[in-house]
Amino acid sequence: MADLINIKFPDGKSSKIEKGLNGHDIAKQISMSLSKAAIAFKVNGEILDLSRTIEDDSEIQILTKDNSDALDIIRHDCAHVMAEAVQILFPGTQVTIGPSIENGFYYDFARKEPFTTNDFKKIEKKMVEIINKNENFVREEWSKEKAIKFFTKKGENYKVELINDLPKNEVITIYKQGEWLDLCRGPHMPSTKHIGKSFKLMKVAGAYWRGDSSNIMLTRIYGTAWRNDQELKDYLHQLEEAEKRDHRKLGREMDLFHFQEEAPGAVFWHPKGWSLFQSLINYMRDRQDKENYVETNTPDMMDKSLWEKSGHWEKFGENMFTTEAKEEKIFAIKPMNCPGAVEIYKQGLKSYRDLPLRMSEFGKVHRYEPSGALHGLMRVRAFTQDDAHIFCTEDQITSESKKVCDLILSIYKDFGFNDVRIKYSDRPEKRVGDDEVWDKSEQALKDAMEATDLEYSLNPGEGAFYGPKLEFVLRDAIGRDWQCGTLQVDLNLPGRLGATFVDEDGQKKTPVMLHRALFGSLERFTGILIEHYAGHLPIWLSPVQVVIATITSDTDDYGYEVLNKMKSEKIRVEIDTRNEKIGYKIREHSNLKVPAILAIGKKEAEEQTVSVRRLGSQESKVYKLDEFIKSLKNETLNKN
RNA sequence: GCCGCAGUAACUCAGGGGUAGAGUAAUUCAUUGGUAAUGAAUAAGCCGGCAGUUCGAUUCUGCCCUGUGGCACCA
Repeated sequence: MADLINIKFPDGKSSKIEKGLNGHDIAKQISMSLSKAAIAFKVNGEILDLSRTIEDDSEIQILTKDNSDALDIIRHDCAHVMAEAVQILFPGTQVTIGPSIENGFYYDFARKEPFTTNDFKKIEKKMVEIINKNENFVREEWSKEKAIKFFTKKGENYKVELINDLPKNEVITIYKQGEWLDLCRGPHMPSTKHIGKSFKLMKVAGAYWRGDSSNIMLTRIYGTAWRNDQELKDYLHQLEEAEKRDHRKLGREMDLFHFQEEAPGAVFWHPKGWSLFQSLINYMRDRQDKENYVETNTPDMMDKSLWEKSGHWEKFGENMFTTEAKEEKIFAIKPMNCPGAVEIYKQGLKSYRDLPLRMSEFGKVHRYEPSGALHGLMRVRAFTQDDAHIFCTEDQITSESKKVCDLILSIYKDFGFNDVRIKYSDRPEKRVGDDEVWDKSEQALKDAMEATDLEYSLNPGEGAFYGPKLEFVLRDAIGRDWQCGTLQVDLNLPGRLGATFVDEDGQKKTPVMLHRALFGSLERFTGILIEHYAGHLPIWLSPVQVVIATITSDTDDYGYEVLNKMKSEKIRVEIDTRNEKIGYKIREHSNLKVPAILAIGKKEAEEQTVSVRRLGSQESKVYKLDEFIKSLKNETLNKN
């Protein structure tokens, strides 16, 4: 009689089975339909091919396409099939790596001629052929020597390199589908037909071998794959919706800003965009005032020597703009505001009684970003930070950090960002400052972070050389993550630039400096807001809050009366007296995302009312003019 | 910076070795109207820049610029 082992299922039931059965067998014992639907199984938390056998007591879960883990496997299988298709169609192409990723998969190929999207149809067709052949995914274990020999002979130099880097006695696993095979850790589904046809190749891109820019560039093909056609369709639809929110498109349509060739990576803010930008600054200024910040402003250009002293030149000199006047001095355009802040701090003797000193600056900085990195407002070469530097004692780091965290979350809430997470980075290998102070700063940030009750992740060793940091990542209305705020402890710069304070004991000491930005880059934050709101800015941010649309020219006078009254109440209002029908005006201003359109005709003029149509609503409501102004002002003050 | 793709009217885009096309917007005229497009007419372009091939280049080739999708980078 064969040995029996215990297996336990997720529902808590357990049973005894013969030792050495594989996933297929186990699924079959449960039901035929399950065995047909099974694509893999989870053994003690690890996902394995159904062909793997169970030798010991285990917790087991049979996976079907309905499980959340399934997509990963489908996509990984799809990557293999794509690689086979490519190698059939384009002999001589070498394969490298091809993982599943969020929403899909990719495979990196080495080929003299890069692929183009014109090749996609052919490749997709071949993939369908392979899937229809329903080849089994067969797992084999090879010795390292065998694998190296095989792939060397095949001319797959990248695979050989990968295998060479594996530990000496590592068992190499190979997955075969028909004639084609790949070095792969698995797991895979039983056969190619399980992949189905709900996949699509999306784009080609260059990608460095092993992600290192000093290596050769490979051609990457991205694809997406789903359980069924509906999921694929939904995903493609979601992409289209995201495209409609693109801040570059909306920025043009709403007449907010533009870019042009002469100033790559620098924004031309149009009146409406600048209004939005200023609203954000005013808002932040107001919030910071309440937290006892003082606002400063520092020079845009300072002698190179200051940047050498601060250490920026050595580290980032390559990415700084410089300029020369007729004298010999070289001026650097500031890439950061902090050295300027320290220089202000240094004016006059500071006492411990002056600390913490919270100095803010809406500083415009310039950084020579690599050309390929530029992207609308999201990545520019000239941007404005809502920066602040908090000079404090070591003992104040914790309380100040907590205050920053509270402020940041409260501010994000006002924009409807309720899903925020934190990334915490602690000391890197190369660093300045005593370990004792690092201990203190790291603990301070950690305490502050934990007090927020937010989800956080740790990035060990990823801190700046001068101190640990927190980064705040917010999730927008369609689930995309944006890193915005940052809080960094700086144990370096104040000392480097000679900032001191006189402590209680009469001794001169070096203060600690906290760098913090909440929006981060105003430009980028504006872009994020445009996409987050899909252009439908809340009324307190909207550049034009109200448009008055007259129905006939007879009512222009009353229209202007309304306009002036609203203007005197500081409402951002425009009037449209053009010779157009009211439907046309409604449509146009709706497309421009104006939050409130007031239609004004004879009736309104007679009764001193306005007929208000709010953006997104099909209906209009009639208000007494004064009442409407009052409610509007009220709404503008309430940010949510 | 690297790989791919793109650049034609204000915008969105079609075209293609031989005088440049559409829709929307603009301008003018008529129309004064009640909540997502009133009608007609007119005007509008160094076809991103510089070279080359050609009798002739917006079209083909090369280089550059800018944008774009990725990769790398992001104090």
